[in-house]
Amino acid sequence: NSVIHGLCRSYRIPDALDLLKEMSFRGCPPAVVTYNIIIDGLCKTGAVDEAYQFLLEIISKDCNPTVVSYTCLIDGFFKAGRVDDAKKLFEEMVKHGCAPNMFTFNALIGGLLKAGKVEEAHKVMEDAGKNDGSLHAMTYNICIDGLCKLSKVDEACKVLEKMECAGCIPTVVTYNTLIDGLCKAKRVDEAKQIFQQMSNIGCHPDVITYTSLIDGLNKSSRVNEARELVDEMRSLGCHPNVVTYSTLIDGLSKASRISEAQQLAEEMDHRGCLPNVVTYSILLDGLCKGSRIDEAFNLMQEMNRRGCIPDVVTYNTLVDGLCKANKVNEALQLLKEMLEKGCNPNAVTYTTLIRGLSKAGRLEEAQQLMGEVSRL
RNA sequence: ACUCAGCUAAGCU
Repeated sequence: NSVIHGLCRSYRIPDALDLLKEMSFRGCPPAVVTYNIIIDGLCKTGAVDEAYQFLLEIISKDCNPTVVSYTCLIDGFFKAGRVDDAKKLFEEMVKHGCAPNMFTFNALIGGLLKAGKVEEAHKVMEDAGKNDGSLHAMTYNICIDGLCKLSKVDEACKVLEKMECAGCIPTVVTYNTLIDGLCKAKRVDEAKQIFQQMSNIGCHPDVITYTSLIDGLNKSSRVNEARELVDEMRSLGCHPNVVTYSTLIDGLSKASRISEAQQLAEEMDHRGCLPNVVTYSILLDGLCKGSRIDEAFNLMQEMNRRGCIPDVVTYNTLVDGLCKANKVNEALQLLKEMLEKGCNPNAVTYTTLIRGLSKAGRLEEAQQLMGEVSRL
């Protein structure tokens, strides 16, 4: 089980499945827990239907799926956007006499909110409360995050109040979630108030708190304040990580402060915090948008030299840069390269290319590409 | 008995 678990965690599902088969051959039949590990691994890689087959396999062996089996699958269906399948499975589990637990309720609340079903999510909150007496901070956090991501920040704030009234102590995640929600709603000053509030009551802001605020300040065109915040966090012994640096680099870059962004990238490197694919993509985007395509390609080479693999966003960034520089042919060439390297283009790739072709007056090719996309 | 599942931050059109 441990090995299968490890394989699943490194997304090596095929290897995990091989090992599962080997177990039976070697006279050590998998237990329900083994199947649960596999089900979870499959769900996390988006293979919900395959995961569901294993639920059926458990049943066909006259074993009983546990609450873990069902909850992983419910979560998987929600994450795949299959709300009805998730709900159906929940009903099925109850019908089979398997009682939901807090994990199950959390999956339901998060999933329903992600699907925009606020009322239903609130009902599940109530049910969960009745079921276990009191709710975990994590359950409230999931609810707050879901509401924030639906741009219902005020409702999210009300949930925080409810949580406090119910005697549940908010955690650093609770505050971080709300701060991020407020920042994304361009309400940075209110986010800063929460930041003060949490500090005052002894809940220490962490690197995520700071990073959320930095991003909020960036996106409200307050990059200087964002920079200061990095100094502040350092002085308080909270170390910026690759996400923090990348966030600030993005802010600088989008404010056309490319050289400062580049300096910061070097600084993080010197401090032993390695730039990742996101950091590079941000820098590339800055160069492209500043019409410095050649420098962008040099950086791309450096990125490769340092063993950082470009992903679909990296390619899209360059494709866009090339299109805007009237180099649509080279952009198309990059599309080929992506396909060759096994990096799947997405909707942004095609949108960018189709727009680029159209703007260049190459309408036939644009239409042809549209045709290819709709056949995908 | 042991082994499995749940919350927050950055990039492209």
